[in-house]
Amino acid sequence: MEQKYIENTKIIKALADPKRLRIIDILSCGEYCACKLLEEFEITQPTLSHDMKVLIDAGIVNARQEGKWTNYSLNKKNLQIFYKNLGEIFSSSAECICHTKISNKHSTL
Amino acid sequence: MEQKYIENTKIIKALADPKRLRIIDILSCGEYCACKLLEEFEITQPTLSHDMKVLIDAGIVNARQEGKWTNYSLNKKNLQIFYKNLGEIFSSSAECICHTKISNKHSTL
DNA sequence: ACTTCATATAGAAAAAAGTCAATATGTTTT
DNA sequence: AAAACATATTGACTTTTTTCTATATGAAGT
Repeated sequence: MEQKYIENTKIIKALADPKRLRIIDILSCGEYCACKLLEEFEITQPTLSHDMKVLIDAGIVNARQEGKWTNYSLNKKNLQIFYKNLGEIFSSSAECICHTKISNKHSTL
Repeated sequence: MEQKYIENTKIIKALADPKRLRIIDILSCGEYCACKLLEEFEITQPTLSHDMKVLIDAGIVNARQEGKWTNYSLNKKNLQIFYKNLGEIFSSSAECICHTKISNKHSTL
């Protein structure tokens, strides 16, 4: 499997959860500490901490320590690259069988 | 959790697999039968069948029966709506705590 | 009608992900 | 230095996802 799909899938997996998707939506508005994010959900603190780690590991969220607080913000650069990649995957261009093979007809025809 | 996140997450989950992401990339080039798609991967036929079902259930792929063949194509309309939704989630607008709450500062300040 | 071919479904096993309670770490306040 | 606070980590449990083998369905060719 091409690296391209594996790398983008890592980000997609991080987004594949309603909580985390909403966290991204919230962070698109600015930087928030864990305590503020936690107020918005009915989950325990360790669960949020785990979710934030998933987003950070995927490279789409940054953490900034400020004393005892951790402030999270979007990694806008990586998110933008990802969004562009996804757009390219959705539109006809790169990876098409037709580019490398002769036809898209059934093998037996 | 707002419906918006749950619905988009359904599509994101469908895309959260390197195989299926590549299938979308391939289908962006046109309609292909299962047999052609299967040639591109090192998976069994039931696995592909299952993956296609996931994509169809998410509403981003259409299946068209042609005799004994099943031809798959992108549901471009739904994919486009999803892509737009994702763009809105990534950019500051709708769901921001700051819109409904007074401040984004720490609760204790 | 029987066989072949393309795809779907069922069921099982294994791997991955989500979530919590308990606890650790590190910072600030007293 | 002790207590309070914010967040991270650990370990366990549950749920979901992935992928396979075996089998079913349904169309096409002989």
